[in-house]
Amino acid sequence: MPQIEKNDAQVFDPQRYNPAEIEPRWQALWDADPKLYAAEPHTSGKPKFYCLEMLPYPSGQLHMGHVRNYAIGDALARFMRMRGYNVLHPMGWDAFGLPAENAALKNHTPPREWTLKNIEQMKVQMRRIGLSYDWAGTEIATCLPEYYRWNQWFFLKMVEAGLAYRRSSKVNWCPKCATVLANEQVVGGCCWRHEDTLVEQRELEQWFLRITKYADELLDGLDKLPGWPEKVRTMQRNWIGRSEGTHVDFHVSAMADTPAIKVFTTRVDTIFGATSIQLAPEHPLTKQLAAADPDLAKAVTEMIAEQKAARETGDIGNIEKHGVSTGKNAINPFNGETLPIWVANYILADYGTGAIMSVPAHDERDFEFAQKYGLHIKRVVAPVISPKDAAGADTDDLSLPYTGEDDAVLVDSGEWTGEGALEAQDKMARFAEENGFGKKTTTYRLKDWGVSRQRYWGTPIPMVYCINGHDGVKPGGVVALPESALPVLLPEQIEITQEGGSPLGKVSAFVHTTCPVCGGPARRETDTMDTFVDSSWYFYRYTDARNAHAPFDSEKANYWFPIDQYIGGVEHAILHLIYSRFWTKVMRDLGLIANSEPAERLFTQGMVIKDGAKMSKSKGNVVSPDDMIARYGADATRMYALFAAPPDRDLEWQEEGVAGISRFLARVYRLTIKYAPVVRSLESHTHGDEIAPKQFAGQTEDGAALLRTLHQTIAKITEDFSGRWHFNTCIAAIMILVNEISAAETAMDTGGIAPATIAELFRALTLLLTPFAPFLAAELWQQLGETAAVFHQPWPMADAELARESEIEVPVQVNGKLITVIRLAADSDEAAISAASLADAKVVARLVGKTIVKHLVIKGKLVNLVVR
RNA sequence: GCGGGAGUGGUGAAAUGGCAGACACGCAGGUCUUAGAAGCCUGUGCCCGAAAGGCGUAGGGGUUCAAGUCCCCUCUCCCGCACCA
Repeated sequence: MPQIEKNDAQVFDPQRYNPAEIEPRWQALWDADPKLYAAEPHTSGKPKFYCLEMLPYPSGQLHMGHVRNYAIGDALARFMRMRGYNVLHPMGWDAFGLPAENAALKNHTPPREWTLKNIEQMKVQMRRIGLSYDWAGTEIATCLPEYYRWNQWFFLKMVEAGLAYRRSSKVNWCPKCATVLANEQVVGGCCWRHEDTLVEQRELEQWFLRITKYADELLDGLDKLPGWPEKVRTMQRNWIGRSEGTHVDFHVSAMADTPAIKVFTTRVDTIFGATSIQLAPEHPLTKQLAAADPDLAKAVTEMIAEQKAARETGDIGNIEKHGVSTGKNAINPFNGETLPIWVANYILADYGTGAIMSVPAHDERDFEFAQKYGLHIKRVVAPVISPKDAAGADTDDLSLPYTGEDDAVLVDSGEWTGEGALEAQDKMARFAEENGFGKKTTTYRLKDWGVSRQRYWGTPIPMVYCINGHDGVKPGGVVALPESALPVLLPEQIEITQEGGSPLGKVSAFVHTTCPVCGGPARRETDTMDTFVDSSWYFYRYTDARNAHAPFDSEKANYWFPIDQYIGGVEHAILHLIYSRFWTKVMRDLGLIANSEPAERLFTQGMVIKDGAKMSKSKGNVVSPDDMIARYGADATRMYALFAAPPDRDLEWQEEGVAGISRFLARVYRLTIKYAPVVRSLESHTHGDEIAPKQFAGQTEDGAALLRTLHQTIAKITEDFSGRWHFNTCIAAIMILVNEISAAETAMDTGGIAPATIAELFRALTLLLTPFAPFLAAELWQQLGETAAVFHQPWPMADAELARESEIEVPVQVNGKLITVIRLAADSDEAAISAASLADAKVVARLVGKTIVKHLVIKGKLVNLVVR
């Protein structure tokens, strides 16, 4: 017991760093000043910097991934402010979504109440971390009508522009979410939210956004985004999946009423090698033929069942290829050959046309299939082998399947024989087009974005169905609401049940309305919008978050956009990040903004790992930010998140490391408090650029050395912020500086360091810490006798003169092997370095009996003597 | 299979082609203390040794005066895509 009291006494030792006391004290001051981190108006004329982190879903609990993401963004925002930029650093809440409904089911809490409570909780956590957001000016919650009414407004604009439409189609259905998912939200055949829940296919009437209209621009624009990680750009390229090829029609023999089979191929030049037609099991012709052929019907049913089963076990793609002949034939329009029609399990119904021409000689899959069934394999393309390298030609090129097209020529292809493969692709496509049985085509993997969700907690879609119909609208036809009818409010009193169907459909007061055109009875659309709609444009709202008349003011958006730096997780590479690029292009075409891309630079930070695995509840390796803050303080927690690894790499969370940072901050605190009286006693309270005494006059050796390290540190950190972002080495550099100051304590105590130098050291050190440890920096800045907020101080300037070394160390190698390191005056020329290296005793010993072949003096690096 | 990233001490990690392992964690010894904790000091890649030395960046080859870094081949791990015609 007595020991505990003794420990308590230490906690309240004023000499001792105590974040639990310092941090809440400053936080209370900051919270009381809503303008503290507000950006200046767009008319300020200052250079702007829009620093954005991805907005969180308000789960109610901040996790370490958030802390890391926001620590990176906050360090940058604070640095840019100190560099004199007008910084917009906003935050908000991605507040619609299924978890609120699940919580309602479980706890009988209304989704709105649950969500708003979570927001409050998380905001408390975020404020506790000291993140410099302009809450008062920018905070948004997407579940509030002030926000989602603009989702509805955009939806109406898109309907008007033909970019939103309703159609029936096969859609992805997650049985756990009990709603439809967009293609982007299906991961490996499963739901992105429920990774072990298989997505089913259902035929439903749904609203779609015509993102495919922008497919080319979305793809080509990636080349103009050098500030985005190559990985993200590649993922988007693959997702869009543009493929240029040709449609060719194959007529079915002896079935005059059946439409021709349309085939998509990127290799029309190989068409003389086609030896069969392969249909997907779901192809319309397959269905037609199966209807009259029980054996075929059975085979097709089995194929579909097999695919479903394979998707469940996860090895779709490894299924063995197999197929069944339909007994029907098609005609190759290029040469009149008769080709058997098959149905095969490796033909995808939803890519291209769901039918292919099979060219076994020049396609690996077709080859495998043809071998299995003994189908004819006919070579029609051969590599060009110049006589010169004929001897060395790779025999692989002569074997089949041969899929090359560069330096390849057509053989056995009628009038095209001898053409280069690439030229033939062009000419043969044109030939097909001229003769009316084909057309050059581009296909995309990207499909239109299905945005209807059969859920309650989302934005109501502002459309109604006119029950009786009127001029131009048939009974039950869809009618857009006028803008004046917005917002369509989400009803609040609603019972959430687990029954299927859109929950809004059960709220009769919501459903029953009148048609805005004819005034007759109408039924509201009861689906809500995908929550990715909310996050597709939220960052524009931040620039004018309180605007009640428009989503935002164009002038303000045009000042702030594009986002200078966007920071978030890579998991949104083909969800949020492709939707928001699409939305930006739509808004541009609506005349709302001038930019075509939302963000100039994108940074994707690494994951937070614990014991070698991603932190997750299911693995039980979650470290709570609240615990860390309670034990070590917010400064130590966020600083560790930046110190433990460079921001783009995965970060292993080790609590000992946080303790280490905490000890480091305690050392900084103790030293600064100790010398604060010296600093305060000086007349000139300096502000940023006045800091450096610009000369060494009267400076001691020790003092000069400290200033040298200081200015090298300033230079390093300043440079890193604008380039590499290796905050781990920035913090290491600050540690080196502090270690040196600490080692000079005796000198400082005995007058060996000028008071002005001491003042410069501690002021600059405090400023350097500000982006990483804002609470401690604020405290120390005050202790140093300053009254202005440390965040508004100019960032210290590195003085190259002060940073320059007076002496240099030159490693000397003999035959590339390090022998010794010699010290020389910094201004030594090559001759002096050379002479000194040869004079060194260790080097001389190595040279005995040898001849110097080469004497390399690399200025500023080393000396290497090559001897024999 | 294809695309991207990575592989360096006991651990997290540093190194514009130029002294490998900065900085930190951990560990060991010391100091202070009645004792412990905290703090402070010293040491800490591996091997042998008293020392001098030798070996070291997944493995193998190459370019270079000089390679963790550039080139070629192989292996392992992580992430993404995956029958896309």
